[in-house]
Amino acid sequence: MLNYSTSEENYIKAIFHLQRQDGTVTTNELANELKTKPASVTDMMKKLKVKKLLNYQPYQGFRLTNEGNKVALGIIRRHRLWEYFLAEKLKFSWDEVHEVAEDLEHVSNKKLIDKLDEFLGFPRTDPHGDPIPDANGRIEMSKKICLTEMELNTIAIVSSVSDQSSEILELLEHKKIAIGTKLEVKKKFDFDNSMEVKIGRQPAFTISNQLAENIFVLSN
Amino acid sequence: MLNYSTSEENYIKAIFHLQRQDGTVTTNELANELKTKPASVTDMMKKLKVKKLLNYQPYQGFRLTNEGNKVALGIIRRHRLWEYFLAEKLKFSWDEVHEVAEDLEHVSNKKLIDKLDEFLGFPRTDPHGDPIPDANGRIEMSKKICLTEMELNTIAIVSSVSDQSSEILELLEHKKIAIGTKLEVKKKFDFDNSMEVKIGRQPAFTISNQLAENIFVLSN
DNA sequence: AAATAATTTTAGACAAAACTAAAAAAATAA
DNA sequence: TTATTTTTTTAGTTTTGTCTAAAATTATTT
Ligand SMILES: [Mn+2]
Ligand SMILES: [Mn+2]
Ligand SMILES: [Mn+2]
Ligand SMILES: [Mn+2]
Repeated sequence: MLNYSTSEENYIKAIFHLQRQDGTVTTNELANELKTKPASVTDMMKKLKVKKLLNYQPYQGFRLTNEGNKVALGIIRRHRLWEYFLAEKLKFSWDEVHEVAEDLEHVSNKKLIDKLDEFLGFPRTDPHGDPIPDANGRIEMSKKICLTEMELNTIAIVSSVSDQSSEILELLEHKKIAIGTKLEVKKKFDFDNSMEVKIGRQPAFTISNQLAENIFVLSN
Repeated sequence: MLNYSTSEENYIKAIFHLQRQDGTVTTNELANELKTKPASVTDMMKKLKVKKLLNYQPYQGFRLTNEGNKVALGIIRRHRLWEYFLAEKLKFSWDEVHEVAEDLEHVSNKKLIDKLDEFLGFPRTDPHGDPIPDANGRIEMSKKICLTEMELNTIAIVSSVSDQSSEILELLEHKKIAIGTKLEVKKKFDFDNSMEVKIGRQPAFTISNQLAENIFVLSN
């Protein structure tokens, strides 16, 4: 596996995440995600195409090639292992780990990452509940759904949270919701799309639609 | 404290180490140390002078300012803490840690480093025996001397090793010499400058001049 | 279908960090 | 004290990654 610059890696990772949602990624989307300008994106897309990491025809949007996806999974593996390390070993809080991991992920020494993985006990998910690819780039693609799509009176486990701000963390901590919490949706209100949920035998409480949209669960 | 590029940091750290030995550092010396060209060094010296990290007049050599020294100690703190982490927690061997720390040292997040320090139990020295600056940039400047300068029949503790190759590591392991080992020089031979040393009550054994020159001890 | 708007690409410029080759200054030898 | 050698700096390029402004293409309205 070749080595890529910090800038190239940031583009590759962003494309990987965006194409999960959209299939093919557009110039403006990516520029917006990376807080850069469309012209810069086009420049980089040409470079990544030459390196065979990207399928790209002018004006047609882009997708990573198989090789590009492999590279992306390597970066995501590093990012999430460092996030786990920061939260678990250095006692960083949930909303602080992403920013630091954004830098650490670019130190790409295979032995370092594999030994870190071992030291951490081969964790399966990062502090936000997202799965960590293994040393071969394999990742558990669990069919997680948004809390808003859950059927009434079924129990599901909170698996991840898409917003990673300190504001959502404050709210989740107050409501005692964390990765792994078992939730049951008791009611949905059409007026504001709020819902009432229960944790175990405790009394039901209300969750706003904004919050529910950022909570993802594993239904079985 | 401002932020500096990876390249700037590598120059700052190299100047710091070279001026420890020489007082003032020359263009060729630094180019040689960083495996770059003299012209590149001159360019960077101008930049560091503008940033007030360096005292530099054309053709006169250079020294770090107080501010420059502070920045250097920050980089060295990061480098040595990561080296300790790699050796102690990830079980890297002695000769592998430097290369990896060379990259990790440039992730400069104060909170990350201070929490890492705490997680590691505030280690005093890195795996090569070199002192780790504290959060305020203070460093223990122990008056260590080279093994070749030790008086006969006095005992001293091995405090650091200047060469960090796997070859010297192999030899030191074979001779059971490590950081902290108590050594007593019994004889010196003028012919080849080799010496006979003892560890505790074990029989004396021979050390070549090349090896002795790379071993530093703390004499009391 | 033509006009208008939005998106994307190109062209040209710039800053950082490196290099080579030539000029300038300092150190050393004759 | 000249002449020669060594060291250092300057001048001019190159590569990477960014930007603005203008042109080209595609999408949306009227
Ligand atoms: Mn990043
Ligand atoms: Mn995460
Ligand atoms: Mn470095
Ligand atoms: Mn060291």
